Amino acid sequence: MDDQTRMLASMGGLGGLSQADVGDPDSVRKQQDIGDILQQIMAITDESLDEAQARKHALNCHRMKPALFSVLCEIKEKTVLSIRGVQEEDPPDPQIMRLDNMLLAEGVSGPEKGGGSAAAAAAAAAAGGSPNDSSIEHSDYRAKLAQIRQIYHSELEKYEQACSEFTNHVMNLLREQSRTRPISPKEIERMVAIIHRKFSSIQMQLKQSTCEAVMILRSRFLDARRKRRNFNKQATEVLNEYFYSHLSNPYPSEEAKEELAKKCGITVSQVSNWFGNKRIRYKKNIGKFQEEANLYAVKTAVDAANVSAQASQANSPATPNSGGYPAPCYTPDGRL
DNA sequence: ACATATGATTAAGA
DNA sequence: TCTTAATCATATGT
Repeated sequence: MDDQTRMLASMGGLGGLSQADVGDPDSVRKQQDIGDILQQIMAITDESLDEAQARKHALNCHRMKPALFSVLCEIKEKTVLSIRGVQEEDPPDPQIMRLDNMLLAEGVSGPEKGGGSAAAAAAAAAAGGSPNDSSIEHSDYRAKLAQIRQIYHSELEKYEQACSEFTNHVMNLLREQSRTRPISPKEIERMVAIIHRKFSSIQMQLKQSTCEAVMILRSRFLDARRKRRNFNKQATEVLNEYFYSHLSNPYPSEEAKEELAKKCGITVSQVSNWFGNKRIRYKKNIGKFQEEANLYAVKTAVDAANVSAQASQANSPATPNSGGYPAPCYTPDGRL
């Protein structure tokens, strides 16, 4: 209402009519006519609701109404545009573009299941490793991702629906109001743009949190520490055998590592990890490993004895060379 | 539930 | 680049 009264006041003698008309007695009549209409419009708020309603209707049907309305729109257009300037165009937000790209890359916002699972399968293949394990892990991963994706889509749909509903509502409201106050199509457009901006900022939050969820999911599944599996018994046995039979220098060469890896069904770097852990842990607490050391010393001794076909003799183990690491204190009867 | 074992990661150093 | 040492996060045993 504020705009309206201000505008009406500023109009003064009605800019809609050209100066040439002023002298014309007919135009004078028109002027009075319009002045009368404006008076009625300005007074409308002072009337009771019913009266105002009736008055509005009457004014709406007035023959001058369309002309007056378009003039008012024109004036309002000018004032509003001059007040707000021209800061219409908003650049595509780099932030939201980043989020969009990431969601697309993760297969959250992209095409349906087909593409996503294919990408996941490709990722699984690229990651390598034992097929049993990783396929299980990845199906789990895929399931969680699908969950995120589903939530994302349903939320997005909700937002979009709410946005269009709200936009419709506002547009209807404006259209309704445009019957009694000057509202130009441009204004409606601008309003719609504003609403869309607001809603897209909400959407951005959704995208942001979805991205976070995906990141967390990724870190959960990609961090190998989280899906730690112990090596099987036979593998640890092989590793321990090597370790304790090379106690003085438990640093397998690249080739040795490769062979151990093959024997144990693990990767070379896993062998390296194992030896790294084993060395440091053995060194840190030799006492704790004494029993194990003896056990493997016996084992290798027995093996050696078997291989050399000297089974008849009592075990006389070839105590492993003791260098940097103290040798286990082995007792012939196998006790500690 | 808790402690211990264990595979993986990381920073720092040689 | 490989190792050590510390640390993380899970697995396993009690």
